[in-house]
Amino acid sequence: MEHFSKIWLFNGLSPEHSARFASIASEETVARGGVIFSEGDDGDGFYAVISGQVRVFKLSVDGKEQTLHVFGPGEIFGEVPVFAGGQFPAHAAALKKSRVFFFPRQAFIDLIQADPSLALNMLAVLSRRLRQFTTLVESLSLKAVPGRLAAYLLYLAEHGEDPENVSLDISKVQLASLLGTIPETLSRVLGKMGREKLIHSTGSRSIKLLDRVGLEELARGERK
Amino acid sequence: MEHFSKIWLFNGLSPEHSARFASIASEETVARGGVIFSEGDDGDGFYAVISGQVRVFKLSVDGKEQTLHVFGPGEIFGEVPVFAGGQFPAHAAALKKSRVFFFPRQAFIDLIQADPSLALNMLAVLSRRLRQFTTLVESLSLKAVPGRLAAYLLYLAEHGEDPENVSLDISKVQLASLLGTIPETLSRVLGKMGREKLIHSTGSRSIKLLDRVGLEELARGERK
DNA sequence: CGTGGCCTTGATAAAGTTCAAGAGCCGTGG
DNA sequence: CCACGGCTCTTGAACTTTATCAAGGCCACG
Repeated sequence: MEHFSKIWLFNGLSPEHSARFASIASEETVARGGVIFSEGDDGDGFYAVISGQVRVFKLSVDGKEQTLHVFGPGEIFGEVPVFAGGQFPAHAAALKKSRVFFFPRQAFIDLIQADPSLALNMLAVLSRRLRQFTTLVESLSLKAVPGRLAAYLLYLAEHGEDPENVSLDISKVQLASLLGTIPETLSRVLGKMGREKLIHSTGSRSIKLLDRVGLEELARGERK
Repeated sequence: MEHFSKIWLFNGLSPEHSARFASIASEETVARGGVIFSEGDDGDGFYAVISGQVRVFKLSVDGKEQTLHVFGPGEIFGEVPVFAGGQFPAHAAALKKSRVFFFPRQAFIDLIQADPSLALNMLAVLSRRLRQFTTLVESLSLKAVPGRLAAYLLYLAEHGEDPENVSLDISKVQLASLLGTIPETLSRVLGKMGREKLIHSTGSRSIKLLDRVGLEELARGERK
């Protein structure tokens, strides 16, 4: 129940509704690498991360993956079929051992009709996700890999604790998949950025930003 | 008012609400090429296309464009800031002379609280759009240009009148921008697909699909 | 009848993927 | 406690796809 209050979606929900709703949720534990759902599965509810990390991604025939999102505690995922019907448009799997809530579709829809603030919360969640997608598309289509990486590092700097020292919360393999490239290319780009004194690697998952201006130019494509 | 009923979002809305709402909308006419909003503009409402075509797109510093959507009559756009706050995440401009409705934010939010079915409609719209974005990202990241084009042609065949003979509703320049490439490349790919007897061009904006199986293989990346 | 947008074709160049190989790291089980 | 296997990360070389630059033809519309 204290996990419940950390789910942003339920902010401002009346206590009765909250309680009613918590009783409907079921909890699941997923091992590292475990599949939560696959693209094409029928979706009769959505999920929320309690602990751990969940990755949502697309898969191509020849095995390449494009990560769409990495979700941490308090975030929800898999909600598209709840409102649009049909199947999940992507795969979801745990990056590490995780616990998730599952919320069945119909109960959720009933509750939305009883509590408009929940509807507005959900609309806000979906809208933010649309915004994230526009930046993902922009990255993939309009930026070269160094620019994507620079933009991502600056994003982490904005949203992390220390704006100088960024800590990656995912592996380089996963980061490559999120940036729409492969580990080899990412490794080369990181190497080059180090040589150009834009960043400095301090540990396997932490990077110091040495030249913010240079990174911003890269992210905007004003610099090769 | 008869235009109003063609907006899918308002399906099933009670007549009173419908009337109240129609009175709030303001109408605008936009010339071909006219800008409706730009990325970064404050969004205090959203739009619906009455007639014409509106393109929503991202712009890079060096002038490249990636189209996110092309909207036709009855579709809404620009709704992200209504629920997520902040600014429009992309640009919107008319592809041809168009008329659009503008719906102010606060009035719409009020109405959602009065009529949950409107909330559910909007959630469905946003969810469908998320689904479209996942396929766009998949195309851009996991498919080569021929695969993207094949997938798009098959999509048109599914959703158009004649499954054998698809009609492009946008120019090749626009199609290139939607597929994340440039007109030159698109032209070459179309030429190659014609030579391989996958398609046959019948007029400047209509294409006959000669080999559906081959196209599907291309779209899946099983064929170069 | 001319001008601008649209479409096509060719030659060249750049960016990123693929394939191959090897080094470092960690947890598990012998 | 050490060794093994697996996974992550790095580096090199060849190749492929696509963008860029340049030019010409076509069509529609003023």
